Amino acid sequence: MKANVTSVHVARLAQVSQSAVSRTYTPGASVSSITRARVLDAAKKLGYRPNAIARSLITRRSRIIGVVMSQLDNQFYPVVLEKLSQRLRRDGYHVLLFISDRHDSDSVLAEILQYQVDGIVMASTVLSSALARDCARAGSPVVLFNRMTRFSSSDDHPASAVTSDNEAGGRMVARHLVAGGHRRIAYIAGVEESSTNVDRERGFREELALLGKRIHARAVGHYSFEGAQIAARELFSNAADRPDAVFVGSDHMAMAVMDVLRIELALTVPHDVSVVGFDNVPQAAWGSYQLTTVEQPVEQMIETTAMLLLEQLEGDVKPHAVTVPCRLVVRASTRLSLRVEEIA
Amino acid sequence: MKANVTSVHVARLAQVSQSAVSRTYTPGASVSSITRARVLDAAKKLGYRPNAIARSLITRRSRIIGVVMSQLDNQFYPVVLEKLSQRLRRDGYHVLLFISDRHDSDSVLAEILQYQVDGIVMASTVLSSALARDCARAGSPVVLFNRMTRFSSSDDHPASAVTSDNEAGGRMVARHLVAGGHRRIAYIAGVEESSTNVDRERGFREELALLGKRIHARAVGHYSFEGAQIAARELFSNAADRPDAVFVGSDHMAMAVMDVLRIELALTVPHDVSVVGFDNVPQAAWGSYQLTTVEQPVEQMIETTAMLLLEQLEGDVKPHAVTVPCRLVVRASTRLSLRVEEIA
DNA sequence: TGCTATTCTGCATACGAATGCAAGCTGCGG
DNA sequence: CCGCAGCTTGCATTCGTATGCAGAATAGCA
Repeated sequence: MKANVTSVHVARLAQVSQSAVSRTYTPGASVSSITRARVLDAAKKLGYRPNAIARSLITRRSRIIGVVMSQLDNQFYPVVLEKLSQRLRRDGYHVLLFISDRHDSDSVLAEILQYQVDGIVMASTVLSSALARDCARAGSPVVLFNRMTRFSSSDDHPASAVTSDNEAGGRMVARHLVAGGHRRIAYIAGVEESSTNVDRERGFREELALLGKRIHARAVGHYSFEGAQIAARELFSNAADRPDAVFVGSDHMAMAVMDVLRIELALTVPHDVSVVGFDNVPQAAWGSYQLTTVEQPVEQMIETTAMLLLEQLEGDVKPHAVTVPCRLVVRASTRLSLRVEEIA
Repeated sequence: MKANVTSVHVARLAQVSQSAVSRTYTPGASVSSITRARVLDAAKKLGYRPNAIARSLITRRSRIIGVVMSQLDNQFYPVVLEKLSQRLRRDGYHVLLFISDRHDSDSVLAEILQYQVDGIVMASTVLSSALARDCARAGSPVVLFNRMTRFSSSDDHPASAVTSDNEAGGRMVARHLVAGGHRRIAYIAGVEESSTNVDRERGFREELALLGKRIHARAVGHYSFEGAQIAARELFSNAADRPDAVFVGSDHMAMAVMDVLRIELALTVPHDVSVVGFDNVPQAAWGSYQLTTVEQPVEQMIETTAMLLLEQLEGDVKPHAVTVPCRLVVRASTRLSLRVEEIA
């Protein structure tokens, strides 16, 4: 095998002290250009690379961010992961990835903390808040992505949070559907207790109320593809009292719903039923769906996440929550005005 | 802030030596049950967690696997990432994620090696082989996932590789399309130089030849959605000489192609054109696409990847390449026999 | 040229846990 | 009651790098 080449080996070859080698790789350290050149030369000859592990041990900073996710099948999250990784890399941080589900979140916590991550991003609507709280208590800054804590009202915020304005998003959908002349408006929820679902549904419900309407039917899809299929069948099984519009808690679910409506139930979107999603994942724009949806500004959310994380790493900034605005993207899955037969 | 609690603190509280604390957390080490109990008790009181960084430094094993990916927008890869992460976790390893593209692969190499990863999985068809070679040379076992080295013929394999039998997959598609009575069969390539594309195309071409056919038209989609759209427009723009079947190098591209065919060109799949993909991503089964495709056995490929990696970590096993069989999944995007008008 | 101010350099130590070694302890057989 | 074997235990050292400190070298200036 190959014995690892260390700063001592480089120092020996370059005829300088180990300190000099270290300083060469420490931006801002005091090294003469001639020493630096000799070190770099020797390092190249030996193929030396500073050992980030050893460095972390003494600097007490690993430059690793733990990222916890749980639903990579929902296209929203891979996109987030990709962009987040690239954004953090710009500041010299790397991503240690933890895939979690509700069952193993405790062990995830234990593992993540052992690795001395400098910070944690929890990007999943379905992870327990307790996990986030424990991490925060353990001393690592935590940023919740697309998720609020349930105890955000308490004075000491244990974690920062970045969300889009889910409630406003729900309101937009309500106005859009009512403006389109829909009468029987249904809602398919994600995970009931999740903050995203709660906020979206509240905004939707309240705005409908302002407009003199209410949710005509409701089912729960748990943010999963299969769950949404079942929910759609449930809502649309009774042909007599079928909704003429449905707001679905995520694009991922909305596409499942559209497939059920069109393939299984032979309904036309948007002629028979209008469908609205949430997230604006790349696929929502695809020709087969052309899904009207509420766009979560991923870039901005990620930039915010990075800022929150970095500022907590640098100074002693208190964690806080940030909400960024979202935007209705109207495509072909919703009709914009009354149907002909309804005008008559 | 909170000063980190170390094994020394625990030792002090438990009235034992630091060694005893360490041994408590080292499976198989010699500690009496009474000592262990006192250590665990003290540890719980203090909220102690072993520092994985410090441990890595002395054991020279980080229990971290570097995973390099580059196309998370292609649904195949998030699925791989999720399963790979969970599989490695079963053996106590974690995933340090690197998102890369062709432009920054060199810096990725440098960074990944600094973290003293125990092994590397390169899961992307578009990453340079040089990167893989350099990692291998640096002493970390490398497993290429869904990708062969270009120099696999040389005697000393620098890296292991796991692929499905892409060539056989291409052959299956050829037989399937010919059996369906297609006359003008087109091919949309992924990244031209990638091993997956080369193998799939070779198998496809050769089997067509055996059946007395040849590729009627060809375009390149670079494994991207937009690239595939362009390729589709190019191949199908001439209505007079339009293909009646197209084999697309990945499902991700195939869905783009189907959208172009149906929405932009008002063609019917499979009546006017049959479409076949490769990978069998979850979306391929969705109602809107029902894509006939070649399934890559992800579970098996990941299991193999993990095995290859772990066996190289344990002993001094030579790297080698493994190919797993794939399987044609016939859905509604291909017609199975001659069209009525052609029978006449 | 001489004296101070500044930059450079090496020494020694620290980070937190793992482990070889030798000493201490226990228990067992004789 | 002694001796030996087998567990436990603590001591001391190690992993590879960063950094405070003090001394060396250099630069700056008159």
